Amino acid sequence: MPEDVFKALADPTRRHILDELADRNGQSLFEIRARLATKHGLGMSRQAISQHLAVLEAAELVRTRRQGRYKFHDLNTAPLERIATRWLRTDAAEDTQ
Amino acid sequence: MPEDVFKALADPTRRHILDELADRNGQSLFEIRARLATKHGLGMSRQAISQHLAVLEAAELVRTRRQGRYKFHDLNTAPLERIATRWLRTDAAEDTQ
DNA sequence: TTGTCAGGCAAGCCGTCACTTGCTTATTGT
DNA sequence: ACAATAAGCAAGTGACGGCTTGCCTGACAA
Repeated sequence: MPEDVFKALADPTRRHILDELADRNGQSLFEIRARLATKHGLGMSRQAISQHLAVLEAAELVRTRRQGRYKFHDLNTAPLERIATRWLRTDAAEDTQ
Repeated sequence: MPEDVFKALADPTRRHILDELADRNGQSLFEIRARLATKHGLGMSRQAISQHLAVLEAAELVRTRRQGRYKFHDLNTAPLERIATRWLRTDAAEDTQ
């Protein structure tokens, strides 16, 4: 259910993960963890990032594909296109009773 | 610092408030409370909605104008236009937190 | 003035969330 | 087979967020 998109975007760490995947798609968990540490100064545990990725995957913002013992994560921007346009219908906003 | 936009959008009640303001702009606190109760079945206290409006105002998603003892709330969609396009572009405009 | 109405301030309760720690599973290399 | 690597599962903790309750301020009307 794509109402979790807002909840998924609420955390700054998850937004940084999306930034990293937007920069380079198809990263594994350890790659994301390494890049978050070096480029964003976020020294978090592996499980922390794993849980963040689970939230992003539940919100369908990240798609995963398994390959052996690796699990690669791909950014999916489809849910993002809907959320902003929800309130951007500013045509009849000046309707006072 | 309108990176609180994501946090403001995380709550479903606040999204309903934005829906109401998108439908009819310039409502007061009691008007919003009445419409949330009737149209969304949300029977919340006045302070609850007041705190939600404070969060929305801090995120600059809602602008307010005082008029006597009334305080009218107007929807401001400017912060919304940035959040989706953050990941819809190829190059990363990464900063913020 | 007094009473009522719209809104604000502050403390507290309670659930959710982010993160950790520990253990387990599955895949690959030697 | 064994060890190392990539990831998953689960319980526990600390903090933050949403909502309530109670009291207070300011604005209008009789």
